[in-house]
Amino acid sequence: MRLFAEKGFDRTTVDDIADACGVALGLIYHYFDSKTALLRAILQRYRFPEMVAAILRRSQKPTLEETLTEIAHAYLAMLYENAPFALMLRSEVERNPEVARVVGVVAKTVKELICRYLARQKRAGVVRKDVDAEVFARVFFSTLMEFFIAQHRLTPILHRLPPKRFVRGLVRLLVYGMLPHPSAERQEGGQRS
Amino acid sequence: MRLFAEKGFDRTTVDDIADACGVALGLIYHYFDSKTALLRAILQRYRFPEMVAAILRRSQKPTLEETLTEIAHAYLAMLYENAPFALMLRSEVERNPEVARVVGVVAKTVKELICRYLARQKRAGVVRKDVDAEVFARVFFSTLMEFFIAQHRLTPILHRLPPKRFVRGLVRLLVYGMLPHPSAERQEGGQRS
Amino acid sequence: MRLFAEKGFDRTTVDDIADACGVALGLIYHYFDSKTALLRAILQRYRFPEMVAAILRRSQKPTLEETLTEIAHAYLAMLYENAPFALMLRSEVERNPEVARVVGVVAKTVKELICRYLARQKRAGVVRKDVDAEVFARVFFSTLMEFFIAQHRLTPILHRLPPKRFVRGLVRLLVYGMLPHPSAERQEGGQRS
Amino acid sequence: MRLFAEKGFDRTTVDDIADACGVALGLIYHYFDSKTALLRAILQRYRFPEMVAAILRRSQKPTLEETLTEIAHAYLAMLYENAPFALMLRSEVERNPEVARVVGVVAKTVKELICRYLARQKRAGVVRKDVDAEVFARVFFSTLMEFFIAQHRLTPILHRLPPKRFVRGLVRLLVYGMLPHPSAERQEGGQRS
DNA sequence: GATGAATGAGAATTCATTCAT
DNA sequence: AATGAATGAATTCTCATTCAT
Repeated sequence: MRLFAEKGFDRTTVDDIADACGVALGLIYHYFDSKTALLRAILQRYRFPEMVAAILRRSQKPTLEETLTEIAHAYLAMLYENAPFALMLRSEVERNPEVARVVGVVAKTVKELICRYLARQKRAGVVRKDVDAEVFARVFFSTLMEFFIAQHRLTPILHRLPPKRFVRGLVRLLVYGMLPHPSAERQEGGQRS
Repeated sequence: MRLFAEKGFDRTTVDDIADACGVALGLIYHYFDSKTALLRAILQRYRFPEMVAAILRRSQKPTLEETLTEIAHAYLAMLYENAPFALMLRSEVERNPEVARVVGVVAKTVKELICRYLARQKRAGVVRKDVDAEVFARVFFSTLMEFFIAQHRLTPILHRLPPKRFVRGLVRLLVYGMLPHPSAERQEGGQRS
Repeated sequence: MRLFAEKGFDRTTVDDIADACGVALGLIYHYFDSKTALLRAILQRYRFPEMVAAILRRSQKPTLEETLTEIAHAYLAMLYENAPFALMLRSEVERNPEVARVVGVVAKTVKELICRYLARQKRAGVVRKDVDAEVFARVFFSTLMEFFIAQHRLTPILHRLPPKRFVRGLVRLLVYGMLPHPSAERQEGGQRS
Repeated sequence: MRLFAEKGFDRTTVDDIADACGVALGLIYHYFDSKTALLRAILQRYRFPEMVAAILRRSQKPTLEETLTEIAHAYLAMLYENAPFALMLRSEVERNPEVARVVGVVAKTVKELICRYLARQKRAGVVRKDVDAEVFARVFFSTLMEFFIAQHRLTPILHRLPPKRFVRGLVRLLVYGMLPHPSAERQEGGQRS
């Protein structure tokens, strides 16, 4: 998994894998039918959608801002903890329909959970009725994913942004928008660059 | 470029390229030193950062919402028009430091232009002082890129979202946030799922 | 034996054999030193030359035609009953000197028995003195073997010939030849295509 | 072709072939898609059925015995001249359906030509009406093929028989049979072992 | 006796690159 | 400028054989 993440599926040889495992090349084929089957097995082992669902279920803080902040941090934490796997997913979506499917399923699960959450908040009058839940889900998660990727792939070209600051900025942006807003004004903090 | 985008750099053979160009294999090496040099040449030809800068310079509408909407559509239009190139960039960032550099430069350019624009809007009192411009830049562009990618890579797993709806939802989210907001209320439209 | 016959020695893996036997791979090597030793053991078990000799000893019908018919049917019956083994022999003669030896011994045994039988018939005036016994032995047995092989390997390219008809045709051909012959005329039956 | 004949398809490596051709391994794949495709190409090049048909067309001697003798010698000559190819055919029929098809086509062609020839001879009263032409075709050609194979594969286990003697014995056997026959008696020569 | 994990020497195939023409 | 034959290192996959348990 680490090798696939670091060098990509194609540039990782079965020999590399065997070396990294400290076993002979042939043994890999005793357990897996092919290099692709090995990737498949890794994918099956990591239950990404379940992890994301668990994060969403757990996060039930009093305010919208606190909840989203918690979800964002939990999501980023999960990405960082499984960095090799997450990077591999991203890198292989392009080439591997199987990987694309896994990622697609995660995205769909996340979207549905978020939509349900937002629907509840709308009924409670916390969130404006005209907010597009589906768009929100995509903005929220894809931005976090991109942030994670950028930290690993585009540094040092793009200077590192502290996760805390990024999450805070993202959540405030999505909660209060950019226009002047009464609730937002009370908050301290702010622009840093 | 199209081949690199479709199959990735590694899985595209020089023979594939020669075939697609209708020339003999050897001729490729008359013009380019290596397969990598060919990729380099493609990267140099497409002046992505310049295209993005041009979009930002041109977009000077009266309101914040209108400006962002215009930028978003122009950016997406550029991605769609150069789809093979954009997809290739994404697919090769992972493996190719050279490609990562190109993407990093685009990201940096974009970030700086947006920061300057937002600074002006803050001074004019249109945008709250505490909005994190750098975070905004990342959220805005990475979301649009992700949207573009998803349309090409994750369909039909993830159902297609009309670009117009996505841009509208994104801009309103970033401008008004999700909390009830006086200016947002006046707008019609809204929740769709 | 069946596997060697079906797929050939090279294309049969020791794993295939273990699977077919319902035992673990390693056990094969508990009983046989190598894959080749296994083939050797199979060869030793089947006493092909003895089987052929037994057929020839038993067959003592009054007329030449009846005797040859009986031998032919007994020989074909033995081939059909041990089809996997017979097919394997044929398939491995090419590659395996050991197998070639076995086949060679059968051929020699057969030849000698036939020669002795024909010598007796010549002395009795039943068979013409100028008949070449060695040639006859080869014609007789190689034709029957070819017939057997063709039924298994060249069908449906070559249409199936009923064994009874083939044996009848073969024996009459060898006994009476093709020219008009007083003894042959009395027989009914005959041309079919 | 020679290598396939000597060692069999499986035991001939592409490296062997490249070495024998004095070229680099990779070049083989410049011309042939795979090892199997190479075998296919060889098969297409040798027009075995056509060769056999040509032999049958040419052979039109006055007597049956002379004609068959001529055919037999021409057939054996062709086998000897293309020994590697013929041996390969035999060796690969078992494993390769494609090769089996080629051999099957030859057998069918031969059978049809012989049947037509014998039909004419029957109408002329030269050959008995009850001779089974199809059986004759098989006996005649399969015996010659077996003889050829035995010379190459079963020597020195089986002692070498001179082709002239074998053909003479075979033809006389098929023409006169084994029973005393007026026409046969006039011939000199005869039993030798 | 029995298991199956482990080894490693091949073997087929791919493909970037070179180069004579 | 153009061709495509030629190279050979790299890579995936196979399989007979060994051996600790």
